[in-house]
Amino acid sequence: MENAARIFEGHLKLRGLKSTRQRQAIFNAFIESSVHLSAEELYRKLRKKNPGIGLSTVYRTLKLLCDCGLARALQLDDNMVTFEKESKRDHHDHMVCRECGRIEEFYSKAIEDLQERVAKKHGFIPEDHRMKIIGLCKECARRKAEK
Amino acid sequence: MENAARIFEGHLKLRGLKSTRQRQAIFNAFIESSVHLSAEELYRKLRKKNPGIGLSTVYRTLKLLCDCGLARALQLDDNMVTFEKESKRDHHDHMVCRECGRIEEFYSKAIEDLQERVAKKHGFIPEDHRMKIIGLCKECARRKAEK
DNA sequence: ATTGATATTGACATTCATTATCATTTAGAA
DNA sequence: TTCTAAATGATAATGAATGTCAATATCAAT
Repeated sequence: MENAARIFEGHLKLRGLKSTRQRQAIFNAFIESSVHLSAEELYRKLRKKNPGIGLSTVYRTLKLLCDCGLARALQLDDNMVTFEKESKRDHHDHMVCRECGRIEEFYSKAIEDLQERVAKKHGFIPEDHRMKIIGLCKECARRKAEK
Repeated sequence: MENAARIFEGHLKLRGLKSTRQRQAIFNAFIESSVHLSAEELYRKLRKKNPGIGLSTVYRTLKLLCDCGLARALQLDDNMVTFEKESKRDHHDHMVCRECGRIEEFYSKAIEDLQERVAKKHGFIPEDHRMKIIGLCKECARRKAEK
């Protein structure tokens, strides 16, 4: 995704921000990361190669990534924000298993459209949304049924 | 709502929990409260009439109220859980204005049904959900447009 | 009403994610 | 190179939420 790099650099330039070694490292680690991770996790991952990086900077840079639409902050867990890569092309929502914490992604054009419609009915201009379905995943449901 | 009181008392009895003065006070304050409030807000409200009540007990009792379906915990704000009265009869979701924080409630049978359907498609047994639309309310949108 | 086992309470301490502070360093335009 | 504003990271601070625990209250059984 050279594209993401260009978006990030463009965002920095546009706002008069500087392109630093740390921001590049955090950007790269984030882009290469798995789907969902917390600031703390990203921080630990970074420390392996870049010992000198600070947790504050990770938080700050994640905020920047959210600002330019490359990352999205989610409340999947109750006591921690998780971040995920985001692009307008692959928007999705989440369902979370209350037993094992498993996270499943889903997309429904119909739901997206309905949200748009419902917001406008209230005079609201929708810009973003979060949808989370809490329940039991297939495995946990089976395990419960067997018992 | 004598009904709510009965649900609460029934829940306590069912689980071998005791009906205490504090729980009753918190229950009443919550039932009489406005739509959305945090544990802290409920606590402050309670202190006026019941100086001896502890914040821990407010948190604990709110959890009980959630357990028996009388309350619902929401993440409307980024750094605080808010609670609202809930009953199966008037389920709804929320839209939040990112400018003024205004909260609007909405309900869409179609969205509810779709969520059910989408969850099942993934082998998920849906039990609950949270939907939040972030955007601009009518007033803030106008204010922005004028500028 | 008394008792006694057990749940409950509240003051306080603690945890833990996130944010602020601030002296030092760095980027990048001139 | 120089200069200025932004950035950094160690550390402290914040603040919501939870754990601790001795003292207290509830309530079923007597």
